[in-house]
Order: sequence, then C-alpha cells, then structure tokens
Amino acid sequence: MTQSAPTLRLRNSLTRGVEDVTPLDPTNIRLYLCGPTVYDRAHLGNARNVILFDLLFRLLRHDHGADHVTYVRNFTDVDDKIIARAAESGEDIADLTARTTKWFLDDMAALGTLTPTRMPRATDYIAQMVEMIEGLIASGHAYRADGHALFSVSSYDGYGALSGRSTDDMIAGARVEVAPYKRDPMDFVLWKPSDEDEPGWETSLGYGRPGWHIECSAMAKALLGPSFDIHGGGNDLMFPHHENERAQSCCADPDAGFASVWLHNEMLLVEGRKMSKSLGNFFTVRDVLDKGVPGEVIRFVFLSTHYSKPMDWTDRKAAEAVATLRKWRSIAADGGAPDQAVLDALRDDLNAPGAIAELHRIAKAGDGATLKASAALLGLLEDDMGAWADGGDEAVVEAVLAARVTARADKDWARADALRDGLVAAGVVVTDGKGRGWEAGPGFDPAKLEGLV
RNA sequence: GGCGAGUUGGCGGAGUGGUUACGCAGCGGAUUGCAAAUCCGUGUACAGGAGUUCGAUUCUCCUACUCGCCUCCA
Repeated sequence: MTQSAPTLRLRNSLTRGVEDVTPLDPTNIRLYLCGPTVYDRAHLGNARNVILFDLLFRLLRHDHGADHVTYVRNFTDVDDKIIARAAESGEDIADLTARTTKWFLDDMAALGTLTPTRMPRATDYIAQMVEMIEGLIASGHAYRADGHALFSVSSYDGYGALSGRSTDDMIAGARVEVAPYKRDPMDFVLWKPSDEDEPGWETSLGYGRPGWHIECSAMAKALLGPSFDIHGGGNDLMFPHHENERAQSCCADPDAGFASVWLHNEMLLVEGRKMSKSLGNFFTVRDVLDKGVPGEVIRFVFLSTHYSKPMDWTDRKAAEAVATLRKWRSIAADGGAPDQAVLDALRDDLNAPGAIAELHRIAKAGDGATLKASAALLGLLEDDMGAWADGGDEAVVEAVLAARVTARADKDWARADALRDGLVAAGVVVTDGKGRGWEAGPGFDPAKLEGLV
C-alpha cells in the first residue's frame, strides 16, 4: 500500500541500541506482546506495556496500513499461580480464568487500547507446545527426566545473549532452582507432570502441563511464524522468561531467528519502588478507574514518560493530565491530518513525551483539527473516550452563569461576585468568551450550586 | 557478587557537540467592574571529577547516588 513506508526506530534489547526496524515482510508486520497470567485484576504496572504496544500498533497501522500489521497478545491461562488461587477460593479454574480474562479486557478497553489482532489462550495451544517440545527433544536441546521435560541450556550457545549474562554468572548467584533431575542447574522446565487434582493433558509427554515460557513460543510460532518483527514486555520479563522463550524458539527453528527486535519497557514505580505483587505495593487499574481517574487520563500520564525510563504514578500528574486533556478537548475538531512533527517523534523510538510536546504546540496555535488527528495516534482525544470531560448537569451551571450575566448587566456587583464565588466553589471554571463559557475544573461538583439561583 | 538503566531548572519531562524543548507552578504585563479564563513576556538547568575537542549537559573514563533484573512478577 505504501510505496516507501517511513522508518521506525526502536531500542532493541538484544543489541542494546536504538536501530532502524526493517520489517521482515512489509505487507505483514508482526508483533507479539506477552499478555497476562489470568488469576487476578491487572495492576497498574501491567498497563504500561499494553499502552506501549497499543501506541506501536497505532503507529504501524498508520504508516503501513491497518491490514498490514498483526498484533498478538496472549492470555496465559495455565500456571501454578492460577492453580493456587483456585485452590484457595474453591473456584473452578475455568471460571477463574474466564472471569479474570474478562476483567483484563474491560480494564484495557477503559484505557482506550485497541483490540489486538489475535488474543490466543495458552490452553488452546497445548498440542503446539507438545509438538515443539518433542522437536527439541529430538534435536537434543531438551531431555526427559523424572516425568519432566527440560530444556538443556548448555545446548544453545546463544543462551544469555538477550539478558546479557553468562550461565556461569547465574549459577554463581546460586538462586536457581536446584532439582536432582536437572543436568544443569540452569535448565528449565518445558513440561511437568500433574497430579490427579491438577489441570493436565494426556500427551505423548505423559499426563501433565506446560512449564512457563513454552506457551509464548508455541503461540507466537502458530500465529506469527517462526520469525517475526517485534516481541515485548516489561523489562522484568527479560530474564528468565524472554531469554528462555528465545532459547526454545531459536533451537526449535534454528534458521528463523525468532523475534528481530525485543522491546522492553521500564517499570512503573510507586514511591520510588517498583510496583509489584511481591512487594504488595500495587493497586489495580480498576482501583484507579474507580477512584474517578478516567482511562484517558491514565493513558496520558503513561505516555508522558518515555517507555525506557521508570515512571512514578502520582496524583499530581493525573491532575495535570486532566487539565491538559480538558483544554485540548475544548478545541479539538474533526477533519485534520496527523502533524509531521508528531509522527517524527513517534517514529523515533516511540517518543511519546516528545509527541505530546508537539501537541501542546499545535493546541497553542489553535489548530483543533490537526490536534485531534495527531492525538489519535496516541489514542488520545478519541470521541468514545471523552465522556468524562463533559460537564454533566449543564442546566444547573448554565442557570447560575445566566444569573451572573444578568447581575453584571445590572451592575449588581455584590450578587455577581457571590454567584462567581459559588461557581468557583463548585469547581466550575468560567471561560468567558470561549466555547460554551465554562468548563468543569478540579473538584467539579454541581450539587454545590443548588440554591444559588 | 554479576548484569543493566538512570542522575536535566521549584516540580514533571524531552533533546542536542556550539543557537528555544515542552507542560505545570512562579514572576511581570495586557485584558477585566474585581476576578477567572485567555493572550504576551520571563527562568543559560543539565550529579561530581578527569579526559577528548576550538568548544561538552550531549562523546570517553572514573567516583557517588538511585532504581531494576539475577526468585513469581509487566
């Protein structure tokens, strides 16, 4: 569709540098994002790479055409954490994963993320996993021991290249799981036996279930092929998850190379610490939404820090985002085209903060059409995301405004000032001469206007 | 201990070998009945040290500090 699509540059974890991305197939650019293990609500940090990949997806669709990008984001619905959670609550595993999958989709939709092209569930790809494991065993990259199938790390010279560590270093750390059946302490599980009361599949490998990592290798291969363009996730997945995925896939298809670019985002912080379940300092996306922070505001805050840097979530940032988005929404108009500088910023390693700076420039110039079309690349100012910015209860506000106009015309300054103070107290920002003449500001509460007129 | 990322003005946060980031807040002005909103103007900040260079916040090295991974984690 495009004669010469613009060049995208990305930071590739594999080479540790920002480089031009050359699509393997310009008519079908393929992305894979490690999706959630479904056993609970997604916490706010989980949203960061979803929003990052949504931005990437939007940009690629713009530059190459919507039909020329395939974006896969999986659900891992078989995992020991799921088994443990179900055992705690007594809930059926299928019900648990279905419920939390729905939660994830709802929460990510609230953040204005596009639906990926494909959203495979791991349990639908057991056969592909088994096939891959059998192949690895046949080629000597994996072995069976004590009912398990294990990947042999020493069989792959490239092991450690992604995360930048040698197996010697890792063993020196002495934090690897030791198991008597492992030939090498670093070897990891591809398949493990299940008890009667654990989920399992009867396969050529015996009754059991997959280990972590193999599901992504199998689903990526099934849906994108043995090689594809961009693979990503949080940088805490780089080791061991992505290192192991890469080892499996590269050994299963030695000539393919798996992912060309590895895109990792930095962590979300809370009070300077990584937000994580093990630290117990996390709150969910739903918590924030329920607190009254619109999804669009969350998205704006996330995009205002480059993905390669840690980001602190603060109420102050959210408040600033609210003000900016309200202002932008008041001037946004249809019929524009994306601004070149915004596109340039995004193509340069997804520099969303730089793009936002350009949006400020466009807004200041009063070009509402260009603003809206450009913001759409970042998933901002979309029509279906803006309900939060509507004032609501307009009649009450309009009545007070009208009364104030009358009072001012009568030069009844005392009454005019009283009405003005009432508006301010109710969080109404009077914008004489602009738009409808007022906006909902911080703490907007029309109930406080009762009795003023 | 190993590996990696980072340290920019009051706050947030880009970027660059020599010229303005940008936003918020602040300050000055215009406007206003007084305000608000709006508009105009305003801030030489780049952790410390050494080096390369005509010139470094921007490249190299060292130091300090912060954070992450090495164990489930996005």
